[in-house]
Amino acid sequence: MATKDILTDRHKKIAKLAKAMSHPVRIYVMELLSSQACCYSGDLSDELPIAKSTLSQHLKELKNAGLIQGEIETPKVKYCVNKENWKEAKILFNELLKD
Amino acid sequence: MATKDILTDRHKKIAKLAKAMSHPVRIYVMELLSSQACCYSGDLSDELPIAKSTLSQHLKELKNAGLIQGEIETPKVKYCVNKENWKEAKILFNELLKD
DNA sequence: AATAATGTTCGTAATAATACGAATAATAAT
DNA sequence: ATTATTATTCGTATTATTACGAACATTATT
Repeated sequence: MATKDILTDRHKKIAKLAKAMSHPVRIYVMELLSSQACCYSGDLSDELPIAKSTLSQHLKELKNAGLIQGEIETPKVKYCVNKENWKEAKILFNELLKD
Repeated sequence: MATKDILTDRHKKIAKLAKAMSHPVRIYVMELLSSQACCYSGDLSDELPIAKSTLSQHLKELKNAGLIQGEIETPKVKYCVNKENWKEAKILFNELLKD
């Protein structure tokens, strides 16, 4: 057993992104938001077979991971991808998955 | 709230792969195995700051997700990437992360 | 037959993730 | 002021994850 610094911030960052994407609902959301434009929480709620409160939790996790951002358009909330971080995720995963 | 089939097997498959990669130790292992060749459990254990039993659990998870495979070379165990599934992971993530 | 080398499995504890409905907050419409 | 709309947060229960050391299994070596 060795020192802790063999696990770099980079490893941790990728793991954190992977964790944010480790649920089918969150994959669905990211796929939707990255392919198209933004969408409202309510639209997602109509489509997905989970309670609204559960959806909120999933959106919160994606927000905490920096992958999406919510904009209030009272009384709705419009969610969009965080383009900068999504781009970084691309780069990190492309490196990991290269060849 | 809608039917369940909006969440496809594809969403579930990607989520499962992401989950397998949702820990820094497992990112480290995949990075090592995908870049180079195979390696022995003991070598990883020497490098990583976790108990051997914990490492075994992580390797088991990667195995269950189909990302690696273990080959017994008594008394050691040699781990390699499962090239086919790793390739599929690449494709799925590239699609998700495209552009 | 004992001992050594290498990993996994078992038992267990602590923490995190997932899900739900009820309660709350904020604003708009009546 | 009340009611309606939309979404989040709270409280809670269930299950999963992560981690460790001890015990076990397997094969080589003495």
